[in-house]
Amino acid sequence: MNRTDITVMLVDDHAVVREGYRRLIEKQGDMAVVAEAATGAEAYDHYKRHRPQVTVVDLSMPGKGGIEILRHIRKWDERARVLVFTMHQNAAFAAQAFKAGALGFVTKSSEPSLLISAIREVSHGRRALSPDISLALALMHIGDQESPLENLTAREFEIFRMLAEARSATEIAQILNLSAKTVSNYRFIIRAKLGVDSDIELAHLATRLKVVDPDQLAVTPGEAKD
Amino acid sequence: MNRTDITVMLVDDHAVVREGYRRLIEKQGDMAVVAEAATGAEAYDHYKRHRPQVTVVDLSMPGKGGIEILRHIRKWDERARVLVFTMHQNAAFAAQAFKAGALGFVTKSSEPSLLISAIREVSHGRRALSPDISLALALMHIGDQESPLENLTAREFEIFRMLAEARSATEIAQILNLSAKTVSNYRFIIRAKLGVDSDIELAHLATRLKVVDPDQLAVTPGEAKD
DNA sequence: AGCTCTCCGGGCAAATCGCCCGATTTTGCC
DNA sequence: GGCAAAATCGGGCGATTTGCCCGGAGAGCT
Repeated sequence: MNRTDITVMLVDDHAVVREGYRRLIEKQGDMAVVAEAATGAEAYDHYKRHRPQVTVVDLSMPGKGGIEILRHIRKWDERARVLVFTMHQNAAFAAQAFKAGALGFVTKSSEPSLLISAIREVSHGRRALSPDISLALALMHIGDQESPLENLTAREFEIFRMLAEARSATEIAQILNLSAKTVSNYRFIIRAKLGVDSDIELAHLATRLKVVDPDQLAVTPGEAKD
Repeated sequence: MNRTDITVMLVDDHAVVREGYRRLIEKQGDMAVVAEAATGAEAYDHYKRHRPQVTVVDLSMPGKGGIEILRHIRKWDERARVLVFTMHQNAAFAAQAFKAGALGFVTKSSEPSLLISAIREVSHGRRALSPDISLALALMHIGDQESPLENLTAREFEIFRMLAEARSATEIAQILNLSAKTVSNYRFIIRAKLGVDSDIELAHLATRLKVVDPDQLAVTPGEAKD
């Protein structure tokens, strides 16, 4: 590794996926993957140890989502340059990621070269985002009907997503190190902001907004009692 | 109207839709639409007055769903011959409709001629169902993974559907003339049978099983407070 | 400095939940 | 018809959660 290389850390729970990115990135010659992490805790740890110039994080991480990791890292080093790289082709996610301090947002369906150039941009402290998302973001702002998700703060959005994934308030409280009461209160505010007044409506809304995908949710089939 | 005509009642909340069926049916020469109803109460009323040989009812009625209407009518006249005619291309709905006493189940995407022949079958007390559904039903029984909905009783299924539509327990209790407590208890049993333990999971499961469609649900956009 | 917004959680009555139970009716089946 | 099983309905009751209020600490802006 050259000392002028751009140092990168990869955060994604799938080892195979990380391996793919690593190869792609290291093929560039002027970039080096100095750390990989599969969990939020690992990511935080490795970040402190290696201080990569760019951190590439998958949004849909198990446990605390990518946003929480991003937030956590930036709390420790507010100059951290984080590039969110995710399969969510959703503008709302991008908006929230930026609110939480991301510098870049690239979807996994983009050209590999786009990830590379995005990393380069981010390493210089410049913003980067894939065209599909920039389009959607623009439409979201210009468009007549803005998604109600916009009024959610980053924190609220996180909790909204976890709620939509059918995590209990207590569970969320543990993951985020909050009191159960706080999560409850967030839920109240979120419902108010989104204009729903039951968990079920919340779930459906989340589905409509593509914040969660019911088909993707942990299923454990055959659990039914009779 | 010939006295040998098959008498039919149409139950659907859309007048235009009813009108279409009426024309189709009366073109046959040996069938007569003797009543139309747009609500459950109307349907019950008219049934008692006209005693049609065949009652064609849309499953997705506002308020109490088609299944409840079907159940109500058959409680008064258990020999009532009811043909469920709906847009739900879902085998689970068919299974539940049959459990509740339907004689026929035809999807709206079928050929018009199929509705006619189904009415004829049902008027003779024979079962009828559209091929797409019979296939799905067969697959459901043979297939490896049976839908957990099968263990639900008709009543449970109704309530499940209403819950999935984000109706509150109290609301459902009013619609079905039950105590709120009973609905609560049903919810408990439904959750147990479906193997979920939160409203949100229930909502997602309902979406997966196509019992509800999040996009279709009453939206009232712009309700969000800020 | 001043002000707004976010984030976090306590308080507290009221509502709901989770899970038990028993009482009628229906249903299925022989 | 007759009997067992299942379905329908709802009471009870303690444990938990909700709904909505409030206040305080810190970030960020101007």
